[in-house]
Amino acid sequence: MTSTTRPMRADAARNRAKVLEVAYETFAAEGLAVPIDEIARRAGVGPGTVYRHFPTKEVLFQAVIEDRVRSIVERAHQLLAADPGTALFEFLREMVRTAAADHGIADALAGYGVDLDAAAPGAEAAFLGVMEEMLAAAQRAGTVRPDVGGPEVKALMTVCKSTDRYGDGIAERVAEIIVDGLRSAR
Amino acid sequence: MTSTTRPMRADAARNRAKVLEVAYETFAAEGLAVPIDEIARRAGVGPGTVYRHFPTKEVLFQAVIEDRVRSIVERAHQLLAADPGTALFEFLREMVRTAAADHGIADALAGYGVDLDAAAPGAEAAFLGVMEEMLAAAQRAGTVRPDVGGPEVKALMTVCKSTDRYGDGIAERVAEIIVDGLRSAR
Amino acid sequence: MTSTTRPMRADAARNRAKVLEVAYETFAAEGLAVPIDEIARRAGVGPGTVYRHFPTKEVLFQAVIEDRVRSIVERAHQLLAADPGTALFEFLREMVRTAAADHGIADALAGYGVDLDAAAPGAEAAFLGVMEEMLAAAQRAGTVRPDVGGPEVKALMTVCKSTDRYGDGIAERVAEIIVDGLRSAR
Amino acid sequence: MTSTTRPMRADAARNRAKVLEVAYETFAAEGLAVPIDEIARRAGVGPGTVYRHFPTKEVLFQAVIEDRVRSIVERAHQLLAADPGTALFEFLREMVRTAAADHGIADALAGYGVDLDAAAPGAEAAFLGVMEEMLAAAQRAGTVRPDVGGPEVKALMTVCKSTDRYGDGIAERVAEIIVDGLRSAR
DNA sequence: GATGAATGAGTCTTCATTCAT
DNA sequence: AATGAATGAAGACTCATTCAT
Repeated sequence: MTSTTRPMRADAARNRAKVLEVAYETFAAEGLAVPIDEIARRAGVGPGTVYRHFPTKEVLFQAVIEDRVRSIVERAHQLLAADPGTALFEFLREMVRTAAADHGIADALAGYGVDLDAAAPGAEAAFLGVMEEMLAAAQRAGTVRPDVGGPEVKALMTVCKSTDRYGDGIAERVAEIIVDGLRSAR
Repeated sequence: MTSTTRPMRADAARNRAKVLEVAYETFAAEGLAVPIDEIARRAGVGPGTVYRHFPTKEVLFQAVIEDRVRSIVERAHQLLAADPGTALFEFLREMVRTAAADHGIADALAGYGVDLDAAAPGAEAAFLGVMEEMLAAAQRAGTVRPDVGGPEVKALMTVCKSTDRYGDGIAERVAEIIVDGLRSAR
Repeated sequence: MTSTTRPMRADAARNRAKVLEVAYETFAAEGLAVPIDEIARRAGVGPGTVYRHFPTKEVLFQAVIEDRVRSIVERAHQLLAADPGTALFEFLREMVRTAAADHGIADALAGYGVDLDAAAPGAEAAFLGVMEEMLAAAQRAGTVRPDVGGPEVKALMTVCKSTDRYGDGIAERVAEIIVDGLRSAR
Repeated sequence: MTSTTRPMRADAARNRAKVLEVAYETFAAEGLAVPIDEIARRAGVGPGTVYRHFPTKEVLFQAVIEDRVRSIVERAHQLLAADPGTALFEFLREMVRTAAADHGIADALAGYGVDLDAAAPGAEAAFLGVMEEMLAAAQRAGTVRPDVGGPEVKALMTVCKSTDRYGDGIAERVAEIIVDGLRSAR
């Protein structure tokens, strides 16, 4: 899979990356209703260029999600490797801390008119995958009560995504409440 | 012009109520992107009629929120009157259970492109108001740890909006995790 | 079928008719590439109005064809009623004479990117229908040789559509050549 | 700039020929609306290469027509040399038989949005030229009635473009009807 | 010379809102 | 008051053409 298609020209790759980045920030900050033309403008390219790389607004959106989920999953693997027993807690805390930038995406994920499975099939599975790995590891380590499953944790994740709107320090405290709720009975 | 609030004609009142109801269901089920024409159609009126009662889509949306928040706040007051110590927990459980139907609204509350303060100023204040009453009551009763505040609880509320997607029983377990996290150390 | 749907409002009917007429003239004169906005402008309405009556450019085009074919078929029936033996010849002559206005349509019909069966299913069948009636009548009357069929005549029809570009009188002579070719051996 | 017509590099000439051929087939099969990018793709070159040889879509189209008309005219000259009395009839028959492949072109010749005189001035004159030579020869030989002129024959030519749609054998019979119409009274 | 990425004007279509009936 | 037709400003997307590589 390394090279069935020749590597993209340098300028094209730069543009593609720039568009993806701008789209991420823009969707995150202003929601999915932002016109493609606006994203193009902010990326410093013509609308046609956006369409060359992402033939549909939907596709652009999927690419943004995939990109984002990929990096989240990567981080989860690092945490897991570092300390299986606390990875899940730490992950939850980090999600809370970095949630701000992901808002538009999270809402979109939760929202209507966007089918995540359709938008990024691999992405959701991968995300659920690590999450369950982290959960299982924590339960083996005895740090998380045994009666919770992946779906519960996933649902709790979404809380993290909403905390930054409430002022400094709230996010951390919310994370601790959830972590406490998950903790094995003392 | 003689009276600012001449009582609305009976059929007009009925239309207003019908539109509000349909708008609630529709926004909840399909999000804010649904055209006004579609809401009019489902309500069995012409688009002009929608605009007579709600001069703007934005205004219609605010009305939907206010209506919804009002009934949530009412319910909270009932729970508070019945048992101050458990009202918050019970309220959280109910929110989780009924979240499914409120998705559109919940997203909107959490969402971008909609400024809730602007959309329904009184509504948000009233909501935060009861929530803090419930929290204070619970803390007085010793059922909730003293180091959480209204904002944390509000943030936790938003989790409700995502739980219905994960299958039967998940919602309840999520509610219990949160409740456990909030509970005073035993 | 007279009134499952209530009769269209007078102004709406007028607009619909005006758009159809303008679309006919415009497609005929300038081809299918003309923007809808242009047709709207010439009809003195907004583009939205065109789309209210014809939800797609394709649909507008179909409507134009159907309308045109309907009147052609009507005329054929009149000729047939008046004199079965000469109806076909007369019809051919009239087609030649009025061809100018139909050019764009004829080309479109003959052209690519337009599937007549799809565009106006009933229309083509109706047209072929009368044409074969006229042909059969003429053959019964002995004015047309017996070894030609509907398809040949239909093909010949298209010649008629192309004659107006060659100057005065040409059209008539072309019609006569075809009529002579069709005539029973003398 | 030293020479206005330096001989084209071999690969360039090959590209030019390939593009012209593909453009001919594509326009013929799918009409003028096909994007240049598509033609480039089918010809196995980049769009830039198409533009190097044909600075405009219009120019490419003209080149296609000219190329096509040139070969038609050549064929007519052969027929004329072989038998002046029957050349026109034979030519008509061949046009009918080969019309299928020429549709896009025929439409274009007949069509709107394309001014053939402008598109390929020499081409049309040359075509009319041989046609009138064939006609005159036939009339001198007494095989064609004397009251027809070039324009009538040209108009009749256009029938060719429509015959292939009607099934096997129709084209031949249509050609015979026209030939009979043109024939001197026996 | 060839390539294919970028451009951006132009097209179809939707939908919030206004207004004649 | 209600209706639903009309409006027109956007927005998604296409494609002829130019230009950097």
